[in-house]
Amino acid sequence: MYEQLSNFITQRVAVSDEQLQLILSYFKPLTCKKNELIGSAGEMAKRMYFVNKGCLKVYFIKEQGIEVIRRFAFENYFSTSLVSFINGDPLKEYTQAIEATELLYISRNDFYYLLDKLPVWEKFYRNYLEQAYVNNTLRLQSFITLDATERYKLLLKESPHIVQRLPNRLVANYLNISQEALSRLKSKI
Amino acid sequence: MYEQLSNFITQRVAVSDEQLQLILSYFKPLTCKKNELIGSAGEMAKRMYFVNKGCLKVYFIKEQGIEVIRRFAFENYFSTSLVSFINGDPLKEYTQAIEATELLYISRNDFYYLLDKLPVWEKFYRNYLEQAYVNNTLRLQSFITLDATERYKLLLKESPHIVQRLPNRLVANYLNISQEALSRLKSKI
DNA sequence: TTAAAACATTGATCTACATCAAAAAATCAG
DNA sequence: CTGATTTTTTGATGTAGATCAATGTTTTAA
Repeated sequence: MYEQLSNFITQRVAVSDEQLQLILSYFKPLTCKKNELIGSAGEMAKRMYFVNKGCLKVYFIKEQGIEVIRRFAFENYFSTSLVSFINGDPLKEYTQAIEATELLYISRNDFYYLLDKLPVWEKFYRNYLEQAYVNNTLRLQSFITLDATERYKLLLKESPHIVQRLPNRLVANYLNISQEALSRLKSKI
Repeated sequence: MYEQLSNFITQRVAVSDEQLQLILSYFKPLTCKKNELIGSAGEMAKRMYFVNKGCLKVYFIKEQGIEVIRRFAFENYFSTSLVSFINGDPLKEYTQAIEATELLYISRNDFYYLLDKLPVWEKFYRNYLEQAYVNNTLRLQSFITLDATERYKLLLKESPHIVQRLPNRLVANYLNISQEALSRLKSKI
């Protein structure tokens, strides 16, 4: 149950057994059905999730209720509505289980408590933030420099599991193109 | 000389006089002429800059040498090629002085040394990363949800100094639209 | 097992903004 | 100050990808 999470942490920071046990003690399991919404709109992000099994999508809502997917979180990913988690603002990014999903979560309070208590956790969070920043930056860059076909090819190369595992509809949304456009460009490759 | 930087730091983290002096001791002044390139291509980002006076632009290069501006850094901003600073990869984001500019810089080595030595500096960096992440996320969101006119209006509202202080050419680039399109949409507002 | 729902494809049309070209205005260097 | 460069504006044309509509296909649930 906690093995994947343990591995994830120990691969990133040098942590003693004692520290690791302390950290893990704050994580609680949570099982979600397919399409279940995780966390409620209007509130701030109160938890950070680790995906043991299954898949989440994090998205925000454009005008007229149109969903825009920001990222997916598969097995062995951490995920939260990070802007809200950082600022304590009400959620503008929603999280939904795409498949039946098994999570471990830590509350925002406990997370921040650990940051103050364990320098190694602060380091772990630093690493998380750095990666999140880099990913965001590359994604922004892909929108600015690449057309739809090039973005699709890049996704296929960098994250083939997204294309293989998820329906076209979600892939198109993530690439910020219409389903129709994705269908057409795939037939031309 | 170090007053603005002192204020910037003390506004963000609770730091003792002693700690502050230690931190400041690692920062060295640097003066740049208008249009001067800061740091050299091919190398990794070796410094983090603080702008005392003037203005920097951070940009990357698209195909055929076309510049794309990622952000500006005015007085009292920290700036570096953050992806390279994080990963130690060769620079893909370049920094150039838009005006005659006075900087203070800390080397990457000293920066990381301070991270390990001073928990308060780790906290300061956490805060910097969080803000960088939030800014990036909002910028990405603006490209996905807004058209050119709406992006311009948002910029005018959130960062009027960018529009007032910089030539149209740079503003258009930052908004990721052509100069012509910016000129046209301005005449329609 | 089958009707219903969700998803994918294909075609026709439309639009925001790019690009190219040239004139007009502003800024700069000698 | 003045010619030269840079920046901005205006016009004409082109295009990637959106949207709408219809049809075909797969998945789901009872």
